[in-house]
Amino acid sequence: MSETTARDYRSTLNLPKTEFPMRAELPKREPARVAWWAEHGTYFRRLAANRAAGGAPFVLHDGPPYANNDLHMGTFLNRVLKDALVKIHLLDGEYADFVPGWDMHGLPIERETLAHFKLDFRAADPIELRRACRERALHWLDRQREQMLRMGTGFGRFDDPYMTIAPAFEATIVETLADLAEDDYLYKGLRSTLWCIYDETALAEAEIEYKDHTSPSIYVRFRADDAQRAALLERFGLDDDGTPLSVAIWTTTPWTLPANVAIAFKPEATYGVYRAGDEDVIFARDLAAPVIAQFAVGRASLRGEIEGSALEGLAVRHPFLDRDSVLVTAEYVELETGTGAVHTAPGHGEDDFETGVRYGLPIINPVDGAGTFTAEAGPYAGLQIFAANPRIVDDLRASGALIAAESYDHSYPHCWRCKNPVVFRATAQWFIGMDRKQLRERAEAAVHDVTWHPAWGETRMSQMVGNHPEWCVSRQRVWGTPIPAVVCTACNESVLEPQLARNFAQAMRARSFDEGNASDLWWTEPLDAFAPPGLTCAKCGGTAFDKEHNIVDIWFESGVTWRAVLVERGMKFPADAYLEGGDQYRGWFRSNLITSVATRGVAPYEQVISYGWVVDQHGHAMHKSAGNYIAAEEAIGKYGADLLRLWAASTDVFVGDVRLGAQLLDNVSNVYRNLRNRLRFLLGLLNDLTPATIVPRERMEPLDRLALDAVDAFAYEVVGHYRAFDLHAAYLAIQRFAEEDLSAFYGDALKDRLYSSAPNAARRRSAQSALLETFRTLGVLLAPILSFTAEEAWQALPESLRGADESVFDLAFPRVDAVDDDALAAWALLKQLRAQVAASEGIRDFQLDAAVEVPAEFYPRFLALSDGLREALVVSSLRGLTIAPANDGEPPAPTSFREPSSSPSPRARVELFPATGEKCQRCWKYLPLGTDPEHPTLCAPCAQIVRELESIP
RNA sequence: GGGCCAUUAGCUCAGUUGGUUAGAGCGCAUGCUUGAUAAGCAUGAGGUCCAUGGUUCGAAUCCAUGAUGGCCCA
Repeated sequence: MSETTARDYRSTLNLPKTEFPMRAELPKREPARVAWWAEHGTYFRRLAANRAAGGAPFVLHDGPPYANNDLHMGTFLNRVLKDALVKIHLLDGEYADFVPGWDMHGLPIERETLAHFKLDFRAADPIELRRACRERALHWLDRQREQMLRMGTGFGRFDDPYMTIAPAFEATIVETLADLAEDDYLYKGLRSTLWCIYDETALAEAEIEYKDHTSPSIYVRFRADDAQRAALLERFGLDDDGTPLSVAIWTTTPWTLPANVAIAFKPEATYGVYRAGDEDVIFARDLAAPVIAQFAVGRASLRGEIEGSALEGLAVRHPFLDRDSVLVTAEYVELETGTGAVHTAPGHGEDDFETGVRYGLPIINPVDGAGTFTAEAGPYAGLQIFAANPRIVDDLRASGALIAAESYDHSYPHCWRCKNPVVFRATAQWFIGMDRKQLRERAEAAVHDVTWHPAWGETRMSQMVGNHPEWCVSRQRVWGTPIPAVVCTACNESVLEPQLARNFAQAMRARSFDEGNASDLWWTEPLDAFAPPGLTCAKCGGTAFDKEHNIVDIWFESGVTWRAVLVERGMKFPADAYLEGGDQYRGWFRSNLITSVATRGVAPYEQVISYGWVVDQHGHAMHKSAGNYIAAEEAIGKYGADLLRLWAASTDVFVGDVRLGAQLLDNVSNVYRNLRNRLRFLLGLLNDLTPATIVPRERMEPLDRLALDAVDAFAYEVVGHYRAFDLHAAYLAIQRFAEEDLSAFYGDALKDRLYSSAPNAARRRSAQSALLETFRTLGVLLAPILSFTAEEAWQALPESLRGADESVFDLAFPRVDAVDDDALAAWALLKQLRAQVAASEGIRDFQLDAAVEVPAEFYPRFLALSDGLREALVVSSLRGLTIAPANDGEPPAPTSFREPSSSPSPRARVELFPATGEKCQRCWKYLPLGTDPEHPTLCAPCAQIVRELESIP
């Protein structure tokens, strides 16, 4: 060949061409896609199409986020998982009607509103404050909705979400209360409740945070008077020599001493009378050493011992109030700290309260809602309880009752919003009785009818229901739905009259959303507007009542979403799925279960899916204060929603914690770039295909049909993972297919045919047709995860090839009923043979010729591949295809797509030879050149093609 | 302190009912390609499977205890 006559044939090739850019620039491009989906009504069109086609309903019921802040990465994960689940069922042809919702009442919003408008809730007019709270809640709803849409998670009725402040929702809450009251689940009782003296409200367990707190730690003498001393010593079998005797107690809450009525002993523990200096003191033997160390004299001798149970029924004197403190027993007493003799104030502790009830002790509650001592506290009346602590300690010291005092660091309950320490305080509250009508047992039974993912959710939920105490549903605030109870003016008896509640609910339903808070009616209307005629007090027969002004716990409000949304909107009930973070076992999963079992007898969900907590790169919890917190909006602005969506699929979110950090996102972004380039490659190869030139599958080249069998198996596997909602398994399968099958094998094999054939050659159109199918499959399988990129790629496909499918979400998951195992085995074997060629040292690909030997069962299929076999191996020519000698002792060839054998079948092998021809300057294969004198550097087929191309004007 | 969960290569994860030299992707190193080119392909290095003890012919896998981290509860 002469260099002077060499010409560049590059322009005669069909090289990839596409507008789909290699660089994603996700943060810049994604907002336009969000707008496009909204303008085109993509979700609603598909929803309608699925319904018209008879698709089965699928209901993922949305657990409402709380409308009081910007979204964090935990919420991002929540929305993306829900969105993926909805899209999976939508693409699978189901009527996946998704109604998002918001939790909009409650203390956090009330607090945020007070802070925002600089109001004092004690001074604020309830109606005005509620109007302001509504404004703030709607403000945050709008922000959160915008952020959710930006995440690409807008496939749902975001224009008509459910809101707990909507009139019909509030009515549903009240109606559910009425049902519960009617069935005797709801009652008002005195209860030792967690109480925040700063917010002046009872708190639910869910509103409590445990934090380290420094408390005073004091050891106190409860002295016996003469008669009490004699009785005590008699139990110990000791003589009374007149030495003063006391019981030593330990407490970290001196302010609860005014409410002390008893001292509790562990019944089976041993207690001793110890002589310390010139006094006798009783405490637990097991704690003797640390207790004795508290005494000024520093040592003590044991005079006598007795079991705790033997002390029951005796008494000692209160250290500063004129009453006795009786000695009782309780199993919960521990012998690890203190004295083993536990100060008991039923008004200020849950255990204490139970003990008080058990022994019929007075329940003294000398503290008002703001934490100020009442007259009942004697000398401390008017003092704030925490401020009184040092006063009480000083007084005890002065009166000689104090043994020792120091500081004590421990974990202590705090209010979740104002972060202040909370107290226990006995107050009158409304409860749902977990033990009424065997509600607890029925709820536990319902747990076992539900499918839990992961499976251990069943155990966790079962325990959660089994151990849960009575549910306190009343709150003393204004931003919420009123509990429409009334109190008899004559005898002070409270009652929630179902008919009255229903009348109130009916009045709320008559209001429109735009009229404002429908439940304002409880404040603005006279009681007569709701009270049924002839309402009389069941206790005293009185007929005059006042309204109570408690509101309902927000966990109760979100606890009836199943009714306010699914039932009210005529959707499927129970829902197919609830999907939330693992913290909701105690929250929304449980509250919905209880209200649903109580009023409908069934769990409100068929399946519950929970996922792990988002933690930082190193596995530690994220906190704004720790500096490892990532805001969703910020992360999306930096990486793009799709990259974060891919992150959500790249990790197993359902079992353990979910790590998120910069290094991890770099890792994911590499995977993203790979996937994006596979799509770009396909688009480039498809650019000149038209509907008229598409080759139907049955007329494709055998290699292309085989490739589509592999695509089918790929789709079958991924759709299976999606139906099981295993996003991570789908991610792994997609990644592997795109890498191993598409990029490293099939795409490589087709380059020769696609680039160097005549544009309209049947074999080239066959390959493109197979690639179009591959692209559609890959696109639709990526869509639930990489929604933005899948849509962008779909829009980059020539319009004629998109056909009626305007959006990638108009496509359907491939319907593959069965996988062709024989075809897959052949495909796997072909890949192995190609890998042998690719791994050959030094010379490679077209510089090689090959001879192939395969087991007899593969021979017919390989023979039928004809030139496709040479293409698959990417060699210049195939010198032979022969049957390998039988060898029954060897394992069979792989038969499953999922488990391609990593080592070549021992009965198949490829033998390589240096190619004999010369390198064609157009197709690069090594073949005889120069058959066409005008094109001396080309092989015969290339010369023919070039002639044809040049004959076209 | 209690319940539940997690712990396999630098990172994210596979490892079915315990069974030969523990796998994949990304990253890293080396090479090829320059007609997927701010791409693509190949090869390679890299692991006391959290620790200790036990069951077993044999344990990443089963059991016990502990460590670390997480959620929930007290």
